[in-house]
Amino acid sequence: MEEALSGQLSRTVLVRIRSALPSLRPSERAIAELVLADPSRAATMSIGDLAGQGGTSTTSVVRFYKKVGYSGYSDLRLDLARETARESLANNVPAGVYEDINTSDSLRDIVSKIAFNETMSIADTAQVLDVDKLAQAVQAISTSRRTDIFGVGAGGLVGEDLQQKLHRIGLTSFSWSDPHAALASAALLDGDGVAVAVSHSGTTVDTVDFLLAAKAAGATTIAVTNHADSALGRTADIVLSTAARETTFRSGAMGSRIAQMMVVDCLFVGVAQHSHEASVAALQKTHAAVQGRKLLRGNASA
Amino acid sequence: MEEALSGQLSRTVLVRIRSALPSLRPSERAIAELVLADPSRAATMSIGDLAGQGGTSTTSVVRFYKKVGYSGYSDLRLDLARETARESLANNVPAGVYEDINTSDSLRDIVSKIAFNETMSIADTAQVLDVDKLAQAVQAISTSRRTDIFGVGAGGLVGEDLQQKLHRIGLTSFSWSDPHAALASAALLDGDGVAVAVSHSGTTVDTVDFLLAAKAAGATTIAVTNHADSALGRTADIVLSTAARETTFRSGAMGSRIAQMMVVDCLFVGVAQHSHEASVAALQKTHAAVQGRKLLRGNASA
DNA sequence: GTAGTTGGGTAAATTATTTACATGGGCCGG
DNA sequence: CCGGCCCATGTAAATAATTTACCCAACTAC
Repeated sequence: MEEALSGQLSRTVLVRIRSALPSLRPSERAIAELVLADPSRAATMSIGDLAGQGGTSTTSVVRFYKKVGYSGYSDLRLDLARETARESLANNVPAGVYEDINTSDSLRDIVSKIAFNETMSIADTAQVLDVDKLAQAVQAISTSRRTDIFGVGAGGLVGEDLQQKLHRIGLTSFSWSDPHAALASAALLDGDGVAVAVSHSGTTVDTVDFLLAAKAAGATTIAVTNHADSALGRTADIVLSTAARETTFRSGAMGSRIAQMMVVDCLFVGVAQHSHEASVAALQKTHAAVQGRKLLRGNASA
Repeated sequence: MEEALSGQLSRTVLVRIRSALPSLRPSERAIAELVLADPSRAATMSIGDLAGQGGTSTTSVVRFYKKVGYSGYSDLRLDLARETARESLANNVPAGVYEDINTSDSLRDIVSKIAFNETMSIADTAQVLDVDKLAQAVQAISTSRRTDIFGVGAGGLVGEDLQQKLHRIGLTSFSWSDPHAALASAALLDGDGVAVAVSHSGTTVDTVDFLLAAKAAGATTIAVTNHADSALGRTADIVLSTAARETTFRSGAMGSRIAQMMVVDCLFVGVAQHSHEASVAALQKTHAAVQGRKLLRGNASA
């Protein structure tokens, strides 16, 4: 009978009604049974409708929901809607979304499976992603003078995406798709440079060579891969792990691409935030630096 | 826009609101944003409350929900309750994931928010994606002689991804990033050609021009956009709608890119399956054709 | 039989919703 | 630069929903 029941903590509307049943008057009970019989329909009816269907009056409906513990009809109604929504979701997981896509699937099945697969790839990656490593990567990129990015195939697109993003916030970066150009550029990096390699398997020779060259040149190396213990993962200073559920259908590489993209997004937002803080900090420093001189002048130029 | 939307098919309230956003008047949009900011709270408020909070009038609230496609306020309210119940169940969401990313977020917060945002963008898009339209698009691309793809910025990468994929299953396609080259190529399409444009807003002039040129040349035109009622959407023969949750942080355009990619993946798998079926059918035909001769031999080579 | 109690309803008061209409500001043709 | 027109928005009236106040009938206990 407490107050707290309305709103979020209310998963028990139906339970409450059921347990209140014995203490209800006949006409109130008629309403209760109507509600229990089809809660989702009840949620859409007005007090008047409900009274009509139950062969009773609006007053009895009011008495009913007060006894069940609600202070207003819309509270009951909303909880009813919420509860039924939950239930319909529970047994709504489309069958077979775990399976790989096969030729007998309808387009609807395909959409479900892809959505499920990609969703899970993101969720799993969020889980697996090491925040400390991410922080190191953010730090490295934020403070680097230049960032070289390399990936082949799908990884190349992800790399390009990162490059576009970094460029937009004023950081110097290059995305290479040609192995030779990438190698050449990596070799020219120095201690202030960063190299990022994107590869699902972590076994592509070109990608590993790229990181090795960057490392030899003294740069900080970052790998985005599903397999931290691959050649690529072992080479990199910082490994950002994805956790893609790879479907094999026509090697669409969908899960891995989505997961890589998600990691890149995190990296980008981290860097954007970091450099934002850095510039604020820099501003404060310069501000402090001129502060001592201000007393003498009317206005100091920054 | 009629009846069908209330009740069970209604998990898309927020999606509907989001996609209606551009076509809403300022005061209606204020309401929409209020609702999007905290849907579960909105569900508990009356029209008057909502109007007050949004600094506008009840009339505007009414106009808002009518435009979003509801015939009555309580319909909207119930759907809102249902949808938020569904989401809070789906992945017992950490507090505040609905908010945009801000400078005080830790890296862990950032990862959570991005994961949530992208996950929801995919789920919403899966919901909103019209399977019939998708089927038409699959059919068009599968049977076309050539597919031209165009997008700017993030959309360009998505286009390239589609191109890579189609290429891998042996279909002729081009992904353009230069508007002039795209236009020129589009103008050379004919009735057997398909043009695909990828644009979140659907308002980029170059993108619309590209589709118009393709259409004028007689090709089938497909748009992948968040806003079906945009210039781009109205131009295209087939519109594939995304339903991205756009965060504004540094205009990362993360949600939209992920959603577009998911649509492209569906398109690709559909096409792959379609042509696979076609080849299976062809195999069966040839198989049947030689069947008559088999009786005479011990082993027929296919 | 009468007073008290209980279940239930009618109708009035309140509050929420929808609709009809008015206003005011910006823009276009002259 | 003026008048008219249209769009966006609001005010207020009409309608519909809700909640409350009050009443009646039936049953119970003396």
